[in-house]
Amino acid sequence: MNGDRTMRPPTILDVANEVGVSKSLVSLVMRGSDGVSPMSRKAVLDAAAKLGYRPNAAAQTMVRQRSYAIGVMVSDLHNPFFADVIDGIDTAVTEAGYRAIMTTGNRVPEREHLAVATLLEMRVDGLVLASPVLAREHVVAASQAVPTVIVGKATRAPTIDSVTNDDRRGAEMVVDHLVELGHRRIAHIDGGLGAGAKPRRTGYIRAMRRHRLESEIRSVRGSFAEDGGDAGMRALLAESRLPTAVFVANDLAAIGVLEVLDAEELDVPGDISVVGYDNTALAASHRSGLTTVDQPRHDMGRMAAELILEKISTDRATARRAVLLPKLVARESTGPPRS
Amino acid sequence: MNGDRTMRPPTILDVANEVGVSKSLVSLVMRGSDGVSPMSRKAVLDAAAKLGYRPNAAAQTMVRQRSYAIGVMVSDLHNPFFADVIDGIDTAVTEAGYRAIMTTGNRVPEREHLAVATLLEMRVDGLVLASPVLAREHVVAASQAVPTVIVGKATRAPTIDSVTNDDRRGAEMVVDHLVELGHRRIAHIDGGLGAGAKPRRTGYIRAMRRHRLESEIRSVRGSFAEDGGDAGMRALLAESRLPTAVFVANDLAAIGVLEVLDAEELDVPGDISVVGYDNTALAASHRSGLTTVDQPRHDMGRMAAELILEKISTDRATARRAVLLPKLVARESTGPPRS
DNA sequence: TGGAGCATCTGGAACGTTCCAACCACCAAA
DNA sequence: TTTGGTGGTTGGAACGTTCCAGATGCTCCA
Repeated sequence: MNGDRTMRPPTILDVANEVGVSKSLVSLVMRGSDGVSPMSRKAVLDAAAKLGYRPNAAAQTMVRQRSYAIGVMVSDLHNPFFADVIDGIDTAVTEAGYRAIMTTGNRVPEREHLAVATLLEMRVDGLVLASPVLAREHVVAASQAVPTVIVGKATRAPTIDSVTNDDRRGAEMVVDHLVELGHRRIAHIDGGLGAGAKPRRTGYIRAMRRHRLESEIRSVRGSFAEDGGDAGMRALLAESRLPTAVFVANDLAAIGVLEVLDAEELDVPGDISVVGYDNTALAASHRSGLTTVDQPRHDMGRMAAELILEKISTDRATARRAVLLPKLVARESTGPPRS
Repeated sequence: MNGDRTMRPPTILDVANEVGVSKSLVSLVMRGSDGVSPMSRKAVLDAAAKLGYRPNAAAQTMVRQRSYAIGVMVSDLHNPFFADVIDGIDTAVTEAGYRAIMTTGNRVPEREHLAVATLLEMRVDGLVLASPVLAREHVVAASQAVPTVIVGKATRAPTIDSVTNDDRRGAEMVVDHLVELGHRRIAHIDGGLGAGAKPRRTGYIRAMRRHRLESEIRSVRGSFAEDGGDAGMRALLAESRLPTAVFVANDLAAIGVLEVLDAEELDVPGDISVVGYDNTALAASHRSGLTTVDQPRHDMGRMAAELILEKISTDRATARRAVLLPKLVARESTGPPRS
């Protein structure tokens, strides 16, 4: 144990001198090579522990020409969505003998750029971008330096892998669920220009058609925020015929819808069923009990890690797009319509 | 731009050869030294851009004997509390010319240990631990290698700085607020063994005494989870005299309380006022409209960064404890008692 | 005309590892 | 007794920077 911080951390050479062997032997031991006698191994390990030796990753990165680190740039830590994604990445990466290090840009393009640059300068072996808002050119530039995958957001760039959930299928599941309960007048409040809003809307429309309910299709403009749901619901309430069920673009907006219905003294799901998307903690809370669609967040993270690791080891040139299937989570906000 | 990933990233030497100058000059330019002629500067910068040169942080760390990186170990990304804290850290650290890199341990001591080790091996210049659940000895060991600060959790270790909010004062503010509204029968549902539970309880008791309400003190056992609030509220309901207000250990537990009151058809705040702690998104949501106590999360992060940076540059030996003042946020879950 | 002084640039050592070729004992087989 | 392995160990080069002491060439003044 080295209590005095003014002195430099011990190096492999300090350990070697302590034991009276060469630095090479210490290196061999630290890396767990098996061409070492048990005696030397123990002596080296003891000395290393005594001195508080820690390998210097910077030096290792230099000489090995790789860091065994995967960089993760998280655009927004406030979004609980990423917590599970990161957990999936971290788990998979660790299993493969790599380590994950993260930076964040807080949804500010300039800061995200810096966050990615930091990772690149540290010479990470792979890069995961979690829903970047970063300028496209910078993403492409990064992907030229190191294998890169985007998770949670689709991309058109030909060199970049991506992992997303199947928003369209998720939306179809919602409609199927509602139809099964007996609903026909099912409206949609969309997510405006948000990521994933369009495919969710498309899925809604397709499923309605499939169920021969094209005449009941009713889609109004909303957003991914609480007031988007609020505004959308008010628009629907202003119409002559009320829907018996509403599929809202995401959970947060769905909460906005619930509030409006609360204020209007409409019962959920008695008068109207409500469905969100994303299965956030908000939806899971007993108070909301919101039926929603669960993105396989952990698996998405794991998949991102696997794509990166595979790209590192095989040097695959073509991009891969993983699209994972979401899952409907039925709760108390949906039920059969009053007949 | 270097499109082919099979070749190594360009080094300072490649840039030097391209221009026909020495590596030293390139180094000077990259670091923005002013003893360089404008002509050389431009030539070097152009060549660097053309080749897609990025400084190698590992090499820099080696020779400079410092990384200009601050490591942040986040115990739990699921807790939205940390998003703001990290943002504060990131902002302050960036302003000072450092970069923040993060790892996470997902509340698993073993993984947190690894997360800290990763940072230490990367030779970060300072370490921030966000509510670690890590074994104490490992924290102490880390603090011997590098300046360390714990944020969001108190510590007794003499070498370690910490940043917390003043839980006791926060609790007192809650009682003051309720008393001001006219309440006297104010109960408390505590956070069990959770971090910060004890000082919140103490603050409640002290404030009650200060208001000459010692006879009204009523504190029951709960936890920091939804069912803790649930159980605590049921215990209170089982008693003969209902309180007119309840101060719950945190927001999540307070949501549990709201649910029970909902189920019992008791009006909030008409029949009973409810207060939480932490000002999470849950509390802010219109549906809950929960009066709560806001920890200055961003400032806590900033303070943590400042403590670290100061410790790095001054090599201060003694520990510092920063205790920041929280703020009461009054919402719709509190009001005057029915008289 | 000869420096002094200045602006600009340069070569080499150092940082802490890994990896490779080589070395050393020692033993078994010829 | 030599030869050939084999298990264990070693020294030196290399990785991409920074930093330092010095070199170079110019201008300006005595």
